[in-house]
Amino acid sequence: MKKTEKASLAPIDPANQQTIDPYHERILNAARELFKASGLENVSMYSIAKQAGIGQGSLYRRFTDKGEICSALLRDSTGRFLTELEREAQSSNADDPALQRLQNSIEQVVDFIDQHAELLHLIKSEFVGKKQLTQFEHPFFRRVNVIFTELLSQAAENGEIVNIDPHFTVTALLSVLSPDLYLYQQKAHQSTKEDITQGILTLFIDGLVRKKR
Amino acid sequence: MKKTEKASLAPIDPANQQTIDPYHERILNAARELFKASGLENVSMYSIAKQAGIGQGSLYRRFTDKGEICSALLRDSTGRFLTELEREAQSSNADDPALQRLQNSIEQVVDFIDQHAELLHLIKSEFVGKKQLTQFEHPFFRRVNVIFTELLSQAAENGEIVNIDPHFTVTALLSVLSPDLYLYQQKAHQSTKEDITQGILTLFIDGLVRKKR
DNA sequence: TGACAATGCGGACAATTGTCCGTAGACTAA
DNA sequence: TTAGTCTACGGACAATTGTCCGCATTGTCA
Repeated sequence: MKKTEKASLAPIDPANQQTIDPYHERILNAARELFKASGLENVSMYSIAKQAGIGQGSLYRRFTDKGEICSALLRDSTGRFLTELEREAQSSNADDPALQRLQNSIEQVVDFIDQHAELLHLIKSEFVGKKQLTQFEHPFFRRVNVIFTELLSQAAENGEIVNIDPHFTVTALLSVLSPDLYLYQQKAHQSTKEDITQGILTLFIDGLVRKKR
Repeated sequence: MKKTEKASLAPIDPANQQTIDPYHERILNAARELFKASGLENVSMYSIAKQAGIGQGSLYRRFTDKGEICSALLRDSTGRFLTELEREAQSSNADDPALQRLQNSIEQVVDFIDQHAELLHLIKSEFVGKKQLTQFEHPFFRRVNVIFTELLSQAAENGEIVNIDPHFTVTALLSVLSPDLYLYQQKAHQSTKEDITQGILTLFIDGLVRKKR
């Protein structure tokens, strides 16, 4: 068998966390083409392997399901988005009240979901379906969780908000930020991005502000 | 072929909406046995058909997936619960403020989810996975939705709460009442039913009460 | 350079889902 | 009773997922 381009799994370039694996790119390119041609739902793992010109074993060794392929397709923009979100939430505007920064972060996340709702939805479906996990355990939500929890805890310490359990509240917030709900609100109530943002802020910002009766 | 007990699909007893279909019960009994023996996850539709002693076609004609079988297994208790919930929300305690009745209803729903979390979770998974629908479109959530929307709208009319979009808010509330989140809160934060109820009420009752700054 | 170990590719295969259709039995009318 | 129609049963079959293992290729060491 000719194997001039044999993929090697081990070597990792530590500089950018990128595996030097020619198959990796071939798989993602194949997936991109098929997704574009037939839509996310109508593409099977088998056909992706075929399109990439590799065996199924080689495909499954790298991606256990379509969700992971979608994650990889989104990885760059997701990574950039989260890094920027963390930066904004922490360092910059450090003089703003924590609740104000939380509101900004929520708005950013809604923006991101709005842009990638369909892919995120599939990622989530595969993730919870195959891995017996909830969406909250997905790396993306985990990172957002850390950011939100930090901001909400700060807001609580500063007495900006009523007495709550930050962990519960953040999980509830993430639940409301699920792509599921976003797509449903658009479909069922023709809600715009602004409608949805407003609804979330009412519940999780205005609703938590400490007020007197 | 001997067919003394051939199932007939059409005849429906209008009195109790119950199909007179011997296969129906045989399938549910088979499923109950297998579920008990091997756990929800490890039972295939094929094995249920085998256990019931019928062909796969006959099984799929009645239940398109395991979620529907679970729904059927829960149907009686679900039906009773929803009927009671509707009764309480509407007629009785009609003099209570709507927001108070909403709080009661939420507590009831949390109770119900607490009792049936695992089955509900599987029903939901199958429902959203196979049917391209969101959990909000499931009959159970639809009926709860109607109840909650009515109560919230009443509360809004009576000026009990701040200005909100009842449809959005109820969907968000249902999202937070998802079995997913319930199981996750238990697993990740060792939350009790009371913790979770309290968290939800803080967001959706206290947070919406009209107050002045 | 040849022997031997390690890697990982690829496709055969088992398991499962969901569809489809030939056909047995039930029903109806003459 | 018979002929014709209809229902729906059951299992063959196609499609897909995920696993496993024989074997080719690469690397190592003498």
